[in-house]
Amino acid sequence: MVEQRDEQQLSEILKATSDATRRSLLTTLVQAGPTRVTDLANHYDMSLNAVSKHIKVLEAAGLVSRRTVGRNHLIEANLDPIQRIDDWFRNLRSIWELRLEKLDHLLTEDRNDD
Amino acid sequence: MVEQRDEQQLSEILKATSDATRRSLLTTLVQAGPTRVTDLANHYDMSLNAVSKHIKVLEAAGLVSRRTVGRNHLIEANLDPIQRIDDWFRNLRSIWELRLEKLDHLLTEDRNDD
DNA sequence: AAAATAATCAACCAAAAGGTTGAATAATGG
DNA sequence: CCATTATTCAACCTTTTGGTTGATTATTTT
Repeated sequence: MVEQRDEQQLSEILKATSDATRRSLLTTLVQAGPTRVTDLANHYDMSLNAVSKHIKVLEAAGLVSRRTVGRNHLIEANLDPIQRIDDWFRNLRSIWELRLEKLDHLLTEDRNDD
Repeated sequence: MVEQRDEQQLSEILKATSDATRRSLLTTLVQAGPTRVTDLANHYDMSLNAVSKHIKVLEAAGLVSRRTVGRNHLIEANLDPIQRIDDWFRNLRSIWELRLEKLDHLLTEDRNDD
């Protein structure tokens, strides 16, 4: 029953990325490299605490990692988990195409190639 | 300022797919083709109304469409919007790679190839 | 016409999400 | 050592989410 766990993980990744502020944080991190929480927070019209929370959501989803250097927490993007979204989508599309193939066979009444 | 709208749309798509039940609905629809609400609901341990709501979330995100035939509503998957997720990811990755390139130039102090 | 079926609408509820403010903790700088 | 800075923790609040049940609207069947 690993599937259950995978599903849960995928939900977490999708939910984490579904918030515009968090996507924006990811973009900033990807273009700026490891950045302190305070410096990230300065870009937004919300409290440091709110940003800190968003970072924790991203962290739980594995989309960022944290390296603590003294009192500074350096946050770094990690895009690997997004691959899971792509995997899911590819799988979905392959199921779709499989059905269309079968449908095509039925419609053309193509009984010669089995 | 179309970006704002795009962002909102992307959020909606990601949020819609972030729920395991809704992803499962999409999978069913993709493999079974257009399906009635009641038939969809039979697969789940929740009320018809709950499923009906989920379908509306998917519909709002453009991930399913509805064709009403008498009292039956035929729901059909539409995977096109998922491409937006892929676009976002590709963009993110390209920003990432751009930064790594610049970083590489700086580190190798490579002043000969500009 | 009446009964049954398919689906939504509306009101409600509990839990989660996204934000706030006010400590608390930990590291740095004078 | 003391003040400042960086960050999280905790409590709280409002809105959203995911579910329920009961009523309503359409359509079909008998």
